[in-house]
Amino acid sequence: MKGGGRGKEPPVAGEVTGKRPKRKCLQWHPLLSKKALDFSEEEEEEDEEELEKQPGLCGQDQESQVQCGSTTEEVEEDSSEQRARRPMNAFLLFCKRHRSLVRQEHPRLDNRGATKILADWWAVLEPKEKQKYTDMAKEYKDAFMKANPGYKWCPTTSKPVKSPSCQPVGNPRKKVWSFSSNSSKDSSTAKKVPKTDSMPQLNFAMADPTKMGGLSMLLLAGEHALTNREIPSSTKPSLPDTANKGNSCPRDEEEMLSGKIPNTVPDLTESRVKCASSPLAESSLSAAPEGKPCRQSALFQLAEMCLASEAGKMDTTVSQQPEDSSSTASLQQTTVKPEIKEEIQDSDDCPPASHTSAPSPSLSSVTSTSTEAIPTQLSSQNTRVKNKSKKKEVAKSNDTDEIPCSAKKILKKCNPAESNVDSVFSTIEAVAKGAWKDTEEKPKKKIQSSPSSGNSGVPKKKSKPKVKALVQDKEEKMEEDGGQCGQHSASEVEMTEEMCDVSPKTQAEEAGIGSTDLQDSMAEPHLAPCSPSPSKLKEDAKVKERSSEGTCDSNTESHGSRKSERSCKGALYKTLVSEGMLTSLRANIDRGKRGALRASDHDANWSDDSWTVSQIGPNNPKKLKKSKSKEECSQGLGKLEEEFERKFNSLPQYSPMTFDKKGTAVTKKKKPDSSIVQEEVSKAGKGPSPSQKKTSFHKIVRKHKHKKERPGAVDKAVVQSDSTTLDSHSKAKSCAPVAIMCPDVQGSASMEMLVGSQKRKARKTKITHLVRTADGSVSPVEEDKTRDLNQEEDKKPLPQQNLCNEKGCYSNPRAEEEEEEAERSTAPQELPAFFSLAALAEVAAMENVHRGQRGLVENQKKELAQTPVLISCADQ
DNA sequence: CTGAATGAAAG
DNA sequence: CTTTCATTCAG
Repeated sequence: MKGGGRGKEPPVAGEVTGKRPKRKCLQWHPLLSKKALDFSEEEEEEDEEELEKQPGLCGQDQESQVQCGSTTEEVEEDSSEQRARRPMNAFLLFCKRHRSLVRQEHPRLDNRGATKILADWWAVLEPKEKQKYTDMAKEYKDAFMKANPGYKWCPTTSKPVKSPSCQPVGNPRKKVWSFSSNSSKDSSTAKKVPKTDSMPQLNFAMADPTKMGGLSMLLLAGEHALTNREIPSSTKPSLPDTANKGNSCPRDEEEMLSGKIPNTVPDLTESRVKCASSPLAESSLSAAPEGKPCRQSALFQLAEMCLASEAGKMDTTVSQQPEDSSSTASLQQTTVKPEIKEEIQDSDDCPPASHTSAPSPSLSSVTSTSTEAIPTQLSSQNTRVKNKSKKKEVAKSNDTDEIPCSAKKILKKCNPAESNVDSVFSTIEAVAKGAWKDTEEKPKKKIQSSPSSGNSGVPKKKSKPKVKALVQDKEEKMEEDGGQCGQHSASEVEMTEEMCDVSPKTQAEEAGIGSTDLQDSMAEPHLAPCSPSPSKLKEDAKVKERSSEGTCDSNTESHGSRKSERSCKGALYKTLVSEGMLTSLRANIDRGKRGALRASDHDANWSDDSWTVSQIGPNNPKKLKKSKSKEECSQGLGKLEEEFERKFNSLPQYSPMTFDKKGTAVTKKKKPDSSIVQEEVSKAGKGPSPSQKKTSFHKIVRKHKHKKERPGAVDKAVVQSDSTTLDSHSKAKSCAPVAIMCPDVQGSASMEMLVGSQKRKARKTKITHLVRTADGSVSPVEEDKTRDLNQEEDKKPLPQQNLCNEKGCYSNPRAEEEEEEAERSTAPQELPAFFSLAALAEVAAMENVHRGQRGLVENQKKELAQTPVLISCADQ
């Protein structure tokens, strides 16, 4: 609940849009910050809008749901411009990616402080590393611009214009990243256009891959899926209708228009049936001729395979979820969402890719399932049944999309689910061999196993968000289903897992009891292509029990070869993860929470993560909350977030250590003059060994004090402290301050930071104020501010240094040195406080210097420095 | 709603 | 040049 505190509120309030007058667009941010739960529905709607943006078709859905129908297109485009948030620049991306780390290190630090640190890091960051972020920012921006052709960063003051008509729609627009404009279109079109003919569009999406690397293609597919995913939830109602008809396409539109909810009940059953068949069916479909047309490239095939495997995975996951959910409902939920979304998206994607109109319906079905899933958590029995339904729905969605989208779906699925590196490798090998088909099934198993421990969470998420809106419907549906499927539901409870996961046929046969009419027909065909279906069910069940660690072992009766397929999937998955998928996981880990489960996965990619996780653990409860929110967000946000995350994740995340090192190095380079100290500092900072650090610390501290570089250093130092210092101290680390203190060591890095920050600060307001005060006489206000800042972050000192260096004023340092000695004698820990004061003084001095008043500044600094000392003593 | 950072864009 | 806004979220 709390997770998203602020985020939720706005949306929850009722009218999401209404709440946020400011930004209509933001989907991403809000979602992340907020919890998806409440938003889920809204978000979904938004997504739809976004998706729709290009094609006018979707308007229907929107209209039905939202009111704005007519404007949809316009709104989207126009709104997109206005509403769409401007793409993040490289620095923001960096901040987003590393802020969690900073926060972990400095729980107390508020965002501003964290931002400062991040700025320091950014400054220190090597150009080459920065380049990655800049490139991504550029890419993101390009994609964004494509999506929103006349987007203007600054609305000129006029501000928002459009979105008024449809608040919800406008706001929701996530834009997500729309990494590839095409993809966004496709998804939107798919949603919008139930028509079967959308094929060409699908091709577009595929085409984009050229831009992106092979992996990128996969990512794109996943993105599409994600984007689509949200839509489904909104369209849920539509699905049922389509299911009845058998052909989703034509009906979908009608359904969409007519009403989502009303038909839900019947739909559910159908969806279930479909779901049962879906996993296999998808795979089969993908393999089938239909899927091929779109994708020609080998990558594509891989992606398809992955999707297929994922589909299986998904099912299994779902089945597992219920069980897991009982134990760890919260976590699982979060995790679940992503998967579900993915599924949905997949369905959406399909249409575009292959021209299936069904996607939207499938999505709706998925949504319903998710809803059901939620209840499951409540009661184990119910949960199972629900899960089953979910699976079915999912499958169904897949079925509908089946051929066209299978690949995409798989990709997405893989991303979230995949956690097993091993499986990935195996998959890769299998792929190389050409056995991927068989592998598909296995991968699923693997996935399941992994999910159970770590991934399981994903499914839940979905359920939550959807649940909100859907729950009611769901209940209704459930009842109805009971009528039709009730029989099998009971049996299914046990079977569910197997059914869903496995093959459509099995599901149809067993589960189908009640409602398989159309579905059966659908499922069977699918199954046929996929030999494994029945066996899969069993395998899945086994897998679950076994768990899995691994590699799926053989599971099973059925088939070694299958494993290979799955492994293939895994490989794709892995690649995806490596690029961006990990991000979500990584983010979670960063946040701290569950890292343990997923850590394994991450570890593979991110060796550094380990430290992060460890840190997280120690961190305060806040971490948990954050992590939760993030998880939810990531999962809940779904499309946009996931896509973004993927890309975002692909960006390298640097451990604090790295920055420290860099910072030291940089400082050295930059500040040859003051150099000596810096050198020492650098040593200390870099110094891997804790003991060295301590010693270095003292030295550094002194130096820093003198120079007042501290602020920048602090950040870095903090990081180091976490990694290294913490080791020795951490246990005892009764005082957070210690960590803070440590950072001082690396003050050198601060130089850059200072420079950048200084400029801005000066310009804006603070500096000005400070200057004034300093000039005339120390103005209390300034001092206070500076103090606070320093205490928190200790950054300001750095700027001073810079100035000093540049200007060549060492006078300050001297005074500081004296003070330092005194402090040193007292205790190293005290330093932080001291620094802060010193920093303040320095800052003031800097400003003064700027203005040309040194003498006064020095005096002030001295005074300030003294004060800090006192403080430090008091602390001790 | 503000702010702390950086950067892109627009005035 | 300056202002706006993107992310994040405590205050």
